[in-house]
Amino acid sequence: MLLAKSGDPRARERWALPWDATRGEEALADAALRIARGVLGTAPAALEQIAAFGDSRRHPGDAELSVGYVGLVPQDGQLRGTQDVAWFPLAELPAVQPRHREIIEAAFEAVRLRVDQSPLAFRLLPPTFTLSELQQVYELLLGRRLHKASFRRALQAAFLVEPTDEWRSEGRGRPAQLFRYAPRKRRDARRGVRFDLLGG
Amino acid sequence: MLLAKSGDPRARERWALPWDATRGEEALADAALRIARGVLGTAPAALEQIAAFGDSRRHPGDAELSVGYVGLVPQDGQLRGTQDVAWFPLAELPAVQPRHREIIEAAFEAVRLRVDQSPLAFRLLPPTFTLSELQQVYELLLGRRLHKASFRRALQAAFLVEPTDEWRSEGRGRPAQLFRYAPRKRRDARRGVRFDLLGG
DNA sequence: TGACTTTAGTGCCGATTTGCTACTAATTCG
DNA sequence: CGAATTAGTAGCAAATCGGCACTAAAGTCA
Repeated sequence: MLLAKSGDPRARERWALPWDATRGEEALADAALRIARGVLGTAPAALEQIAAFGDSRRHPGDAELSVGYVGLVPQDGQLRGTQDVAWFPLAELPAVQPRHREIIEAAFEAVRLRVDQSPLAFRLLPPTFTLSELQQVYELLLGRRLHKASFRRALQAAFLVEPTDEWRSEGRGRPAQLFRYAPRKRRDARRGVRFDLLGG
Repeated sequence: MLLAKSGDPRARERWALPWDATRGEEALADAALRIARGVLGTAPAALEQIAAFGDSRRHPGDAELSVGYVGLVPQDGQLRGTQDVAWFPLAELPAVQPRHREIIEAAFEAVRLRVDQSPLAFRLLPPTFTLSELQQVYELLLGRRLHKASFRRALQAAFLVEPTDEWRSEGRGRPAQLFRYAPRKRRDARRGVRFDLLGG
């Protein structure tokens, strides 16, 4: 999780989500991209809206209404040195404003929900990748382990990737074939109802 | 879909989504509930945020930023006669502002996505209901037919409803047993990855 | 009254999907 | 060379799914 030093020196919490107001007629997505570029130095691999947060009981910073966006980047690469921003492991998140805490939690929930609606995982990978890398990204985004054989079977049935004729040898072990994201068909995908993930 | 006569007489589109600005420190959800109550005369059975819409290329009415909410009500009952609001069948929606059109489309998508994350369907039913009624609500919200036996099997496996000892005779045909929403366990629910509904 | 219709609910079967173990394949390390 | 390591697959048992067909209980109508 990328956080920035809070701009307001009176704030008790030193760290906060990077944020800014929209400028003029700027669209929300454009503002989110501008803010992300400002802290990353480059555009994120994915950028999606989470929701609007406007509960006045929580400290809104300066804003009455906040619209949260999640960005994803492949790794914690170099940041703009000029800014006071830093990556934090999930287990060591510092205290942030209540509203920012709420946005962060909603962000992780949104990612887990959208992983299989939108090709988030593929945007985090280079144009060609091994199936093990793809599976690792899915496991990271979903927060749980997946079974190798089932993962590959489902992937093959969905016609999402196609093999290249290149192989990559990553240190020890058998070299892995490189694949590329090339969605072909569109399976029907309409199954019955999933009562089992009904929560809240 | 419930629409209201556009407040702005200069607008080309006569109909629009019911809307209002937030008042003072009012939370977004409270404002949505207030607006819904205003047009319905009563609170909707469900009310969930869709997203924030702030693309300046679309005509925003008066607002720079709109936060959309979907409300669901069991049937198109009586409305407040004092307001210029009316129900429209989906196939006969009149022209609305571009942003409102976008919100409407996102609303249906959001409902379809959240039907099996949140007990939307049960909120649309009275405390006791037949399984056929429940299935009809699901079919309405999902926009597709479901298989009776599979529906009931999945429902039973999820421990979501419990039978009452009452039966209802609805005109002709065998009387149906009444059930009540009483979620018991929480199944693991962690399946593999669903590549097949990856779109966009 | 008794056949027919209508709706509710269940049994069962074949096809598919899933989770899992165990295997084979290809490479590096020592 | 053999052990270790990673990639990829075969195959199996259990669960799930969609569909058909059946039974059950009511009303309808001659």
